[in-house]
Amino acid sequence: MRLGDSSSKFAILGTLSLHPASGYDIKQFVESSIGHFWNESYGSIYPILKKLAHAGLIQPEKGSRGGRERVVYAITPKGEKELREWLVLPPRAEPARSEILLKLFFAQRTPVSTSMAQVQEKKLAEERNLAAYTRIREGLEQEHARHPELPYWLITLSYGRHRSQAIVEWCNETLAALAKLQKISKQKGGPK
Amino acid sequence: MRLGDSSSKFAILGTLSLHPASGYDIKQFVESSIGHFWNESYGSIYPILKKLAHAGLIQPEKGSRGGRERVVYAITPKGEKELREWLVLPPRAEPARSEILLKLFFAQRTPVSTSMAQVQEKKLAEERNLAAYTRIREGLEQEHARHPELPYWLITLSYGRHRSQAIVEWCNETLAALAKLQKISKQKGGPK
DNA sequence: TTTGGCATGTAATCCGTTACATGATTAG
DNA sequence: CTAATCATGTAACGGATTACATGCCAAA
Repeated sequence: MRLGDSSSKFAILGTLSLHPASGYDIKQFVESSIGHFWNESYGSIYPILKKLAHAGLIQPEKGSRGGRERVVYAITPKGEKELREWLVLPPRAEPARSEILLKLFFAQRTPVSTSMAQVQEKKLAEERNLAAYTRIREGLEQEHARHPELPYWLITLSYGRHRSQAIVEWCNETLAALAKLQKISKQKGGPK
Repeated sequence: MRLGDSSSKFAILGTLSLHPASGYDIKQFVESSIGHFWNESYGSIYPILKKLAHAGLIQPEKGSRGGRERVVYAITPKGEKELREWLVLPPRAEPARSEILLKLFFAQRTPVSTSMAQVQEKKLAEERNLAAYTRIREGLEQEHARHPELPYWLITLSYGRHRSQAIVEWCNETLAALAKLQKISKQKGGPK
């Protein structure tokens, strides 16, 4: 049973470093707190939990809530150590793969209106993100005002805000550019 | 020999829709033109080329340049059709996975200076990107001033510019926030 | 009683990178 | 001569998603 250095492992370890949790809890937590820059599926969580326990980095707790099947894990000192060692390593850059940009790059062979629809959809998605970030930030600042980790949480949120804001601006610029293209192609192909 | 709907397939098909090319050429092209938002390795390119040829979406050409081993592929009408069909489909959002944000989120258990170094490195990387985008844009506008695809190329470049610019700003903001944290922790833990 | 959320897990599969293997050609 | 670049390909491996399978409990 090998366990590599995948960052999934550390996302799970990091979550358990905040509070003991079951696989299900971890999934919930990831979605609600770091969901805008990270994701985990049950398909990785449960196998990794087993391996982490096997390696002594986490430990299953006894307290079974209610009688419902439920395994809660807590991080061990050894796990904390490995987590800290990983945290200080230089982060690897994520490989860039943007499907919308790939499509736009080759979009000259498709109707301009299709590209505009794609960009418009992207814009809406990013605006939804922006609204969510604002809500989350307000919630955090009220409920965890003095929490020692708050500054770090706000930092990752702010990343999302900057990024989404920039993409919305790009969408607007791009929609204008595409509209221009559309006008030109209509002049040529349209009614004489 | 199955061939799924992975976007790699269409990145390759798209490249061949611009001009016939060998696997080696494709790799070069991807790096130099869409490298800031896409990447392909030889390990996928060559097997996919075989499968695309097998499916009749591309065709190997005869002209062997120089005598050096070299297989140049050209897209077929059938390939063009499949490409166009894919281009107009709604692009899927890329799953978010940012290792640097993951590390920052849990960074409270590490020295502030480490986080600052990580953010500083990120800032430099994005500034290098910005410089590259400017160079590429100037090159494109000079050498391909009237090329019909130019507007689309500029659109993808502009995305990179907006995004990198926003991240640099976030880096500055974050470095300031971290410096503040550092001052506070020094007051508490430092010399009385 | 039935729906939805809680809860865990496995198997199939896909997709892609890395490392390896090989060799020709060309520029210095 | 020799280093770099051109050029193609495979095998091993790893990492992650998806779909599937299962079943309890609480609330409507």
